[in-house]
Amino acid sequence: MPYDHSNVEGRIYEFWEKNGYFKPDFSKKGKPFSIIMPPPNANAPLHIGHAVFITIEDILIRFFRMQKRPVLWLPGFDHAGFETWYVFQKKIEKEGRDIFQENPQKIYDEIFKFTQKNRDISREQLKKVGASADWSREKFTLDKDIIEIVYQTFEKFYRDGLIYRGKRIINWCPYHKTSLSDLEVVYKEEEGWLWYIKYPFKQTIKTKNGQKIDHITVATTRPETMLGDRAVAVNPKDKRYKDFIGQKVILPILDREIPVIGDEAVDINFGTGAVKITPAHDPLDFEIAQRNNLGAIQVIGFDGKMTKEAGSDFEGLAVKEVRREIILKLKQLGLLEKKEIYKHSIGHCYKCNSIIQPQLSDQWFIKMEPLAKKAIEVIKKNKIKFYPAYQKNILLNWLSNIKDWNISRQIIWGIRIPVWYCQKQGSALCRKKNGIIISNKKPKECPYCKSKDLIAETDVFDTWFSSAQWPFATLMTSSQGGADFKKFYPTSVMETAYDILFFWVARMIMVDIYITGEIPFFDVYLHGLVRDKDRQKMSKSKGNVIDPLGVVDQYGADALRMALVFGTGVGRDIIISEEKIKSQRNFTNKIFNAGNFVLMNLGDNFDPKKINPKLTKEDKLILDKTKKVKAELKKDIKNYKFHEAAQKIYQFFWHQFCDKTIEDCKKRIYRAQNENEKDTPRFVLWTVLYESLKMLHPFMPFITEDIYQKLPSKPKDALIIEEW
RNA sequence: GGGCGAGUAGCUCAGUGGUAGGAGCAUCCCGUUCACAUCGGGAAGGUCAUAGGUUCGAAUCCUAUCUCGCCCACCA
Repeated sequence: MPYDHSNVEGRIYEFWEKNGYFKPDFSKKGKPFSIIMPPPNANAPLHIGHAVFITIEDILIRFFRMQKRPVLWLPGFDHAGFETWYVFQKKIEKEGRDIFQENPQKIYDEIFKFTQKNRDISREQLKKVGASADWSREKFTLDKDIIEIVYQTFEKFYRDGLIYRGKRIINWCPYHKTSLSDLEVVYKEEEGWLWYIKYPFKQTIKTKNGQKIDHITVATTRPETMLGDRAVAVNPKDKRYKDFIGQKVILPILDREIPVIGDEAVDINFGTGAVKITPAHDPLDFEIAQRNNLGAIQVIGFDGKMTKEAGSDFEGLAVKEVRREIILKLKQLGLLEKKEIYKHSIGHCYKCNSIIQPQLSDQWFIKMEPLAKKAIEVIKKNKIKFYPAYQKNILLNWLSNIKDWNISRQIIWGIRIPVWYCQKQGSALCRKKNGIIISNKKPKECPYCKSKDLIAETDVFDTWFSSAQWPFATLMTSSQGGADFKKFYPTSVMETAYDILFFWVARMIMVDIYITGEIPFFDVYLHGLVRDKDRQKMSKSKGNVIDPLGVVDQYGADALRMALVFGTGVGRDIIISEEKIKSQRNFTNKIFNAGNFVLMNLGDNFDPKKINPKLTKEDKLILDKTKKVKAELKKDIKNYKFHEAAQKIYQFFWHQFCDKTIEDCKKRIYRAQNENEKDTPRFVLWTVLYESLKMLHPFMPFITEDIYQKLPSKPKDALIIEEW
């Protein structure tokens, strides 16, 4: 009879949960083992990637639970700021509504409900995969106590001078109307034009060797930004332009007088070696402008259209149109020298693919360098270990070139930045503080100048700012309060996908060290992305998505889990296919049948302790092999070599125990002349099955527990709390 | 421009100094009263990308090259 997981998995999960086996046992004396679950985004059902982390983390959790250590796996869900905003905006658009026209509070409430619904669905899905997490400690990133911690962190950073508000060039998505962090911009190589534009000198210049020069040529890919030009810059070392520095040119079309300046940042070899400076719409230009006190003119608005500053001819036009117009005018004026085909990379919003507009904007930033410095230190000292090890260098490299992090977002969904602005700024102190008051609730009056004219900051935090605090925030606020933090922080391992190494892992290390004074975790295990058998990323549009819940329904969670770790090296991408899942489903069937057969031959009252076995050479061999495999598995799991462990136990159980030992014992039992002769083979079967169930349990928890429950003389109430 | 990873059986991948290189799937042959056909027994299949080098010994270490994939970067 084939194994039917649908009769087993739900029932077994309920049994575990009902008996409180997922809760950490504080009375255990071993070294605490803890994992903070990477909180799934509460904006969609689970995908196969979630099944991966559940499987890996659950293997660790179940293994260490059996190692007699107090174990905590703390689950949670993420409000996932911008990600959820994106999902919800699309949902609303389908309903024919415009998210920017709706009442903000109403939208917030709607999204909140939406996430809570998704959270409930996702939780049930995680359980279906077998996650033995302590749901009584579940947290949400918008829980009041979590928000309170995020506020405190913000305030501490601000007080310590690590958070500042300032006008900087940020990545602006004109579709979402918000800034994005550097990590949220995807650069794509595109072919465009490099335009060479002549900027006439105010007065013709005579060089030392008597040449008369009436213009300087600049090269640009974005001619429309010339409307916001404040200067033309050349490298002071560039001999060609030596005499031009300090001269004035007339900006074509607008006929504005702008200077030629010298700045070392200009690349002599690019284009003509002379660059137009548009401080409001280019990061490098902004830097140069700051060094040279040039000021900035915003000519492209936050809606992607030209502003009033661009002049009446262009105001209100979209960027593309203006470009055309500008080129046309320059041609008419005879100031377009030439154009060249040019390949360069252009930033796009990682969600909606809109071209990112560099914009000068007032935003909140964190100074990253001091934080990165400490992180680099602990990583270099191997206080945090990485699996696979090469991720360490990737992270160190990123940390040592870090830039300040823009943590404010102009969306409604998220944790509001707890700031009020005094409009009056009626005292020297208030002006010194820029009228910034850190407070969650609206203060009665300005603490600096007693003005009552206060307005609220409407920006919310980048979701990763709160996620960065997740390890200590959850432990400090879980249902056990500070006890969990004391017992389980730093956590044992942070297990997540490698594509959020910078987004999340790096920031946790930096922020958590600063706030708690300790590293947030000892190990970082980064798993790969799930791909189909042609190595393609899974996506809905490609139609190659494997729905983990569908797989669980069809083949069982045990088969899915085993298929995800089988043959997947540490940190490598995970290739999954129906055939692979099927082969593991066959393995569950094998386990089921072997288990049944052994149980049948043992009888209900068999007790290995009452047997005095007369072991044959083969018996000794298999018992010895069992011990050996067990020791190897232990080592493999501790080293995160799940694929090795999975393959070993698969080989051992199927091709040693089933193919050899069971066959051997079967003959001995069937041929036995009396009951006593059955004792030794029964003893061997009982022992190897019992040990195998333990070894298999972290990988395939349901079927192993089900068999264990039927095992005569089982030492414990449940396999999940067995001792390895 | 900088960096990382990979190239091993038809396919997907383990193995990363030591007998004669493994697994799963697929293939071929044989086998169903006797736990399991979601099975059992057996077979076939590899110059370990290429070229040099280190070594008593290299798939494994070093150097170079090629091919694929990925990440980072302010090329105006």
